[in-house]
Amino acid sequence: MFTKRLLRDKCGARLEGSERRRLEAAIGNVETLSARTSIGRAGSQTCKSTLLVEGFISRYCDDRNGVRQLVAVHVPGDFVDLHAFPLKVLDHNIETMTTATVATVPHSELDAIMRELPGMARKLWFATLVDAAIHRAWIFRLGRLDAVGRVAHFLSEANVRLVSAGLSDGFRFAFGITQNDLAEICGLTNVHVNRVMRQLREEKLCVFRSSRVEIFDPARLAARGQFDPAYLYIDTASADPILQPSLCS
Amino acid sequence: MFTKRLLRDKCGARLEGSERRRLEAAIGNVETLSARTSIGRAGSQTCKSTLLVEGFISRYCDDRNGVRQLVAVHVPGDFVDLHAFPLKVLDHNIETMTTATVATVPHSELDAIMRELPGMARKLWFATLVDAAIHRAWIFRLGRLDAVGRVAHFLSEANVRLVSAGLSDGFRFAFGITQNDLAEICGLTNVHVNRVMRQLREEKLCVFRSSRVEIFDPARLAARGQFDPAYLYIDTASADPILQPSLCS
DNA sequence: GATATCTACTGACCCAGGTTAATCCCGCTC
DNA sequence: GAGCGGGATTAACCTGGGTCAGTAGATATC
Repeated sequence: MFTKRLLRDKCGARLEGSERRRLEAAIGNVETLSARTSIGRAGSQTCKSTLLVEGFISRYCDDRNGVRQLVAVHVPGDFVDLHAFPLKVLDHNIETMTTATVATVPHSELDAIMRELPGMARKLWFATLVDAAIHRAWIFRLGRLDAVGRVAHFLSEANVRLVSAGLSDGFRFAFGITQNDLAEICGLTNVHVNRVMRQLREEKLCVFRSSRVEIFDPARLAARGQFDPAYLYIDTASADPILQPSLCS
Repeated sequence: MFTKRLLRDKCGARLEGSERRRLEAAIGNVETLSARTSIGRAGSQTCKSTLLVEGFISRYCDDRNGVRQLVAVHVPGDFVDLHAFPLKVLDHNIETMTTATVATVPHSELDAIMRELPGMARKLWFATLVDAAIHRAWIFRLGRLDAVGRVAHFLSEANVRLVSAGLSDGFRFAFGITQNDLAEICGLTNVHVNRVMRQLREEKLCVFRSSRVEIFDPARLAARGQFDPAYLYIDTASADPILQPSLCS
């Protein structure tokens, strides 16, 4: 069941059994890639999309000097480049951040699915729009938060998304990324991310050691990053109870 | 013809005559709103989407202190909140920036259109994904460019989008926004935007006076902002010839 | 067990952009 | 034509985060 996490707990867009089975049948192949493997390049055409089963994948743009800005981080259950199905051409690069297991779905199969199952078009569209909502949150984070706020916001987001994926208990999760990755996510330097992590540690908000994040006080961390999970469109009414206590305040 | 600019020049997603007529028929009402009129609030449900006919509209998030970060600026021809059709709930606010003429399309009509015209689902989906691609460019801009670069990048983007809408000749366009708006777009303060505008003026790159932008050297301005229009998915092969000279370099 | 590599971590210094507080300018209203 | 209000503009000052130049620790390789 490679699609078991896809659209899980998403407001009004959960997959029906038949839809899930059809999508499973559409999977071309499944493979495990090592960390830092390129999956797609800006400007390239694509004829298939990638479903992330295990591990983490980034999407990023390079500036003129090769300095990287991540525009998205994907967690298991995400349909990483579903947007390439309508767009056809990529406007950014895609790369595994860790060892990752991915399932690929040919666009021809997606065409067929959209013809066969009328409800799927809306649900797949929905999935890409949640990514867009996350983009907006990232714009807010970069435009209006200071360094500590940015890191706090991102770690809060990662925590909620991983709870929904069943990969965080709400306080700790495995996250095989480096401080340098965090810098490329938050528009900072790795040196300053290190200062920020020390501060978060000293304020007893969270620690990030040997690829594991531990959040001591999710509500305070969320407040520090002005994080409100509404943009993730997770249906808290039926989602994992760990998401119930408001992280928004 | 309220939809005449919708998806104009977009790579492989242009509307056919019949599709355009059907969409025109779906328009519920058309009205002209004054500047700074709210169109939608974060958290609210919507049952219709707004097509921008004339003027400019912003989408924004407020931080805890009420400081605003714009996440999108819409130009005539944009389907401003089409994403609200699948998402149903807004994760941000929408407001006119200038006097604006808008046409609203009920979601029930969009449902009908998707049933009647099978090709439309893909094209509407495409339109929302171009917005997402623009979000990604904004993330890059905020994360990796300095103040002058951010403003140069945004003005280059605005220029190309307005050329495609037939509202810029490639060098000058009416843009009824303030330096404060520019600050809220670029994650800066209005004071610093003013310093940036002076610098752009002194470097003979562009001026912004009484609601008009004049770009003296689009290529140099684009280079200063590391702007590459690929993410706008404008089909340069058939678009307005003004877009032909590469702005990307 | 020596070496290389990667990531975490730190201090010293500096500058881009924020903050504060004015002034200026222009179009509006009465 | 005086007064007003919103935007543009500027100067003086300060600080958050970048830059540079390291050290330290943990793994992997031979």
